[in-house]
Amino acid sequence: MNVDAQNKGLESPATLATSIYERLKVDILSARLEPGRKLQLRFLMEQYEAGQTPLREALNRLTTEDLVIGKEQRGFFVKPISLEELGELTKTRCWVEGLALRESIANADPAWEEALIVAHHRLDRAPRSLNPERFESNPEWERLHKAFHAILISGCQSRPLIGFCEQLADRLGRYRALSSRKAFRVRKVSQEHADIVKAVLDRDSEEAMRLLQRHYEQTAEIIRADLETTEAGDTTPPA
Amino acid sequence: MNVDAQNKGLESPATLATSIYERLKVDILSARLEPGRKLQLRFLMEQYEAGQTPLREALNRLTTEDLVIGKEQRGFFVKPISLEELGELTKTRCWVEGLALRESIANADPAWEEALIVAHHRLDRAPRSLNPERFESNPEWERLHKAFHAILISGCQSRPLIGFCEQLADRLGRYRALSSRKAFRVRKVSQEHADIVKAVLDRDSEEAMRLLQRHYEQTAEIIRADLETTEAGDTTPPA
DNA sequence: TAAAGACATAATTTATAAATTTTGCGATCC
DNA sequence: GGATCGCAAAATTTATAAATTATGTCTTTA
Repeated sequence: MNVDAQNKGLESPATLATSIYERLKVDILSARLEPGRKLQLRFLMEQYEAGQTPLREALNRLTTEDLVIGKEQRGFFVKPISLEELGELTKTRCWVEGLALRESIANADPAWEEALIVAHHRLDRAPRSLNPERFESNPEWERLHKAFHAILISGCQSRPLIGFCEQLADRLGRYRALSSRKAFRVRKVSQEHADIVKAVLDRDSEEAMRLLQRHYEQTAEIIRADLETTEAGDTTPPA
Repeated sequence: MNVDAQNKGLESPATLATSIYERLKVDILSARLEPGRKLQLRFLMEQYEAGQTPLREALNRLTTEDLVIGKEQRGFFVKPISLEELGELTKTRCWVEGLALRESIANADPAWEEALIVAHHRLDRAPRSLNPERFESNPEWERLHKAFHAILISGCQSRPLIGFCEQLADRLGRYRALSSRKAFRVRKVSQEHADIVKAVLDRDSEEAMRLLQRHYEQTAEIIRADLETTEAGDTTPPA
């Protein structure tokens, strides 16, 4: 049921609060905890089998990351989604990752290029969907996809910027997880990744940036369409 | 400016944890709590007159912002400073604020221009130092300075980016607070601000970005020199 | 001198208490 | 008759206090 057994097994000097923080984060980003949902301590206590102090600490950390909204004296809520935020996140990601990619290319060395090629290769081999008929999210592909994009910007030599990009990727990942994306087959994501790698190896910063940004914009477009049809796409409470 | 201000507008029933969070943040950014210092609960409890639960929550929030380092099972520490971090923060700020400024100018409307002029005017009138002989930090000037730079990028239409810039400004502010900057007189900061405003009103994005970035780099250069002479400039613990 | 055990210190978690907000019911006023 | 305001009960969040667990150090012993 829960993951505690694995943690206790090996290499985990982590505190309970940290462990819960990570589990909560995963559950929010995967939308298992729906956007807008109220996070009541009692519910969380039995769900995560913990006291309120570690839970409270985890929630406070997530608040700073804008994944949880803490209304004073009124408890915590999963950050709602909105088309507006989707747009802002996408736009911002295009800007800053474009920046970071340009720097990475400027600082490129063989080790980085090789790491990129390996990451791309692994991603290319992994199946996009667990089920070839209808889409079924493949956690392994998601992991490799995230790693691929992380490596692209890993050479920018700015930890603050890398951290910010990670945060944007996480927050956007929630929208991706939410989208049922029936259109997953029509798009050739794999080709887009290959094109980016090619541009990088050609040291063509401008082209690489352009391709990366279009990659993100197209993803957002699909999610947006999906969200607009299936449901409200806006979980902001009326208050 | 930030969300707290809005809350205070219509009477915020702020929780103790939030209040302590803000006080702790101020004390860390102003370097009243020195970089690298160990933050023991017992000390904080009597210093801030609070229980450990709200303190713990405040510390956990600050951890996510990288102002406090939480070593698992070993307590909390004020984030150490280092010349390396100073460099990374400055570089990153130049990049992202350059970006944000370019967008702000692209979206410029009369209201924004007027707000900028007002902010600049106020900053220009405030004395840089409380004491005309030797430097003595003027909180009012610091506040207006922060507001001026915030307005510059306020039109970029990306709340995530604005938030990130704020964080970078905060973290760099600590280095400024730490620097004794005896050289405050030799530099004509006021002129630099005026030049930036002029470029903005001329709609000269490239020039405005260049000036803003040089503004930050020069500031960093002074701080770096100051830190290298006065003390170690690196509070990273040996462990 | 090195290792092992016990003591002391400090952090983490659970449990209890206090304060605040929400909810439901009833009375009064329009 | 319908609606609004106010008071009281319930639920939930926040804060304090107690207990548990872990870590570091010092002493003792081999």
